[in-house]
Amino acid sequence: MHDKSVSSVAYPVCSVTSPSRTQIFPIKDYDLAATLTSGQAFRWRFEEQSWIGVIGQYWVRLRLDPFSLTAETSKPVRDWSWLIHYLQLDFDFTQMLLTLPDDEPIRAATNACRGLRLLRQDPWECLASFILSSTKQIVQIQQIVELLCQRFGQPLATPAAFSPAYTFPTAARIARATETELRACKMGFRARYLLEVARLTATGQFDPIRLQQLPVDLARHELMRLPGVGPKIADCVLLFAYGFLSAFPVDVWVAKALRQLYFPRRRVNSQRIQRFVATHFGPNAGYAQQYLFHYMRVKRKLIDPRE
DNA sequence: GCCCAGGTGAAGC
DNA sequence: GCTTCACATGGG
Repeated sequence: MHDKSVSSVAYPVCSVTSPSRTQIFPIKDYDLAATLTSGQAFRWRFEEQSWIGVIGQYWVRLRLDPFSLTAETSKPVRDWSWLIHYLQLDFDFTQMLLTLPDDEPIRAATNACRGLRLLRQDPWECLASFILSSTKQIVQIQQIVELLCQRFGQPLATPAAFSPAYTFPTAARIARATETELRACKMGFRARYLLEVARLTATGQFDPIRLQQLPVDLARHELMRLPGVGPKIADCVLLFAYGFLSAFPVDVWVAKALRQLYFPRRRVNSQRIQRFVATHFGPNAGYAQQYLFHYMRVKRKLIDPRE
């Protein structure tokens, strides 16, 4: 049902054009469905043969064709670099694949979802979303984020016949909300963490922009000082927003993948697992992680087709 | 009812 | 140090 990856010419293309509501990008090995549903971003939905979402201040509709990606916005755009950046269209994907370990689990995982990419999201949105993610299923995270945007985001213009859309709320806006209002978005105990981090961000005590300039370990340390942010959520933000491709978030799925695929019939503690991921997967370990995560979920659906 | 979900923080050894 | 538990909420 979803589009699969396609092949086409290579980048770069010019990102600045005369203002237009649609733009066509040549793409190669890009599985849009896998990328937008693999638990990196939580605001995309498939409708009318296309993917609809919000990136920053833009309502966006994406359609994958055999040789290209067509993007449509609700207002004219001159400079499309924000979309190229978000989708990482200028990333050398082929070169990256060569750096992953040449072992059976990675071969199986990359074959199962060839064309799965890592996005480059807004740090605040990514941080806030993953604070809401703990012990929640992806479907539920999507629901919570949707409610949060409807209630605290800014309405965006959408083309006729499309439902209303909202920006992701700023830290300042969430900081002005009450914990009760946030809990009404069904986020439960996570409301206290989100509110506190929003306040720290709105007052400048935490500066998401500054982290981009830091080495990955310092950036991780800064993130983990925030309430509700441990090693897993910190690594998600490092990987999905800041583009630290060595970050390797280990959640229940990835832990299961590592144990099953690399240590079958052996009892290994989490420290051993940590040592393994730190040394085995190389400079683009985060990509390996995303493939393993998606692979486990796809495999689960084949065996047990729920959801 | 029971178990689990892209975890974290605090309390207990 | 490591292990155990509470924390909201909804789907299967």
